[in-house]
Amino acid sequence: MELNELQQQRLAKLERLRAAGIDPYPPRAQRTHTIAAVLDGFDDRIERNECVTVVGRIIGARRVMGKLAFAHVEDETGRIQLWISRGDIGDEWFERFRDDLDTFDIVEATGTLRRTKTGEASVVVERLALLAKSLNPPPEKWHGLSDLEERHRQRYLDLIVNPEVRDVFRTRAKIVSAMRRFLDERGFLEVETPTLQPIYGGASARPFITHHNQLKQDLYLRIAVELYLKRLIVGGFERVYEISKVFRNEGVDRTHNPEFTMMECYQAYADYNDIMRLVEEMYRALALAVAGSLTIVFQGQTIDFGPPWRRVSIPAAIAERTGIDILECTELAPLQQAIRAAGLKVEPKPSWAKQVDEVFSVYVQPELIQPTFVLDHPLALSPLAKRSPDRPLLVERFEPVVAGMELGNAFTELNDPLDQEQRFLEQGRAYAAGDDEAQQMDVDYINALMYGMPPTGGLGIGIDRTTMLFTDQSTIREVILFPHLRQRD
RNA sequence: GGGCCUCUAGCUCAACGGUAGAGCAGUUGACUCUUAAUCAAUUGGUUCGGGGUUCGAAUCCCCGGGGGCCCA
Repeated sequence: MELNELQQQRLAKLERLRAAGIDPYPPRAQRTHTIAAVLDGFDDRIERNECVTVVGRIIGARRVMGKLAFAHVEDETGRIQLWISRGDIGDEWFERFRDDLDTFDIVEATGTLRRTKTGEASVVVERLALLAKSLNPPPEKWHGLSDLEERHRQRYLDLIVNPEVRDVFRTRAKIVSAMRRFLDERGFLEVETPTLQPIYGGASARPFITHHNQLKQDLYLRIAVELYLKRLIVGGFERVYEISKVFRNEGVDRTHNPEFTMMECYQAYADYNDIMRLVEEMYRALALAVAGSLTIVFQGQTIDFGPPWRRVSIPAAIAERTGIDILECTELAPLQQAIRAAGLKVEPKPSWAKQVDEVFSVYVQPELIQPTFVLDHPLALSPLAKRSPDRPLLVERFEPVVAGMELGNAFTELNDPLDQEQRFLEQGRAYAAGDDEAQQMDVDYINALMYGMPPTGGLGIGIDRTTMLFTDQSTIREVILFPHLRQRD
């Protein structure tokens, strides 16, 4: 590996320490207190003349004078100042600190406590030890590391220097654990289903393909877990959920990453109306757990998660916004004619259903800021959802939308095996006609339905987008620790 | 997939056809209450890669790569 000048200087320091008999990477630390623990009741600890050993990374500039030096160390719980005086620590270690330790080195410091004349809590260091030498220099003191690409390529450095980034991922963990708690409390069983699937299904997306060498068989990385969870409903589990990575072979943008995390849950003897209430209650619980309030601010807009959420029917909303009644133009050609007549700026799509989706996405969805259930999707876009009893072109489906963003997808599950077979066959025709996101025939899934699946409501929720909302981040990259980036030569 | 913007020292940025610079960090020295420490001195470059135009290219043009934004 080629080292730059700054790295070489640090390496020379490491060699000097080693020559002095100091292991720059010792195997163990001897922490007695986290930094937060030391700061808690700090003045009482001074009174009691307590001696503590703290560990952490040297952050920020070291300020070394002739016989006195200051530095800050940070562990995960907080930051505290080290007061290092030549008199207390001795010449050898004072000079070692001055000459051979650097910002970003990880150290262990033992001493009593004191406040400086400005009142800052400090450890009066009597013994200093190196726990890990840092060979890379820190970014600039004030502007820090701000280049987006560099932040994501070196997320470890981003996390070191940008504390608010750590907070985003703490919040993400809170969201996941609050969601688990919510589902567990309602009797949902957490399960795990295959990531490697011989047939991909449960969503409209292109898969990643991989290969099993021994079996000489291509496999797909899951694009959803839906069909496996519903097999479990057939099997007699009445409430199941899974939180897992799914993989979709599609582009990367503000709201898409090729691998992302989804929570899917299924509830027997429930329909999509029950699931709407479940979603309302779940986001209520998340908001309270994460924000401590039912309202949050996302990108300058106040979002109120208080139930009930608004219900917006796709046909009604399109009619209201554009004047087009899609249930009057139920073929592609008349619909596109109506679009032209209305002067809408939308991309032409190959089917009536996809054209409806396009008009909705462009003209209605962006305006849905407050939590909203978008209802009544076209049947052809929903091959796993049960047909609306009174409107044969539509299904019992909804998407929760907040701040114009689809957070998930839910429906009354199609449990008629014969209808399901016809839907898969229709998907097969769409695939043959060039729709590379169409779903695959899954004979085993139909076989499962043939044993009888109770009426069931199902839901998928995007964890990443939900995290964006609660952390006020405008891109999915900021809520994924290691977002996808192209390789750099 | 298309359009626009962007890539310069470890980091944050200047220089926009005429000697590649600053701040921070680093290095050397001074300094026992600093905290953007201060003071003095100082090192550091394949200007994303390749090609072209030009007396001369970080700068203009072409091709390629990374990243961002917008559109589809």
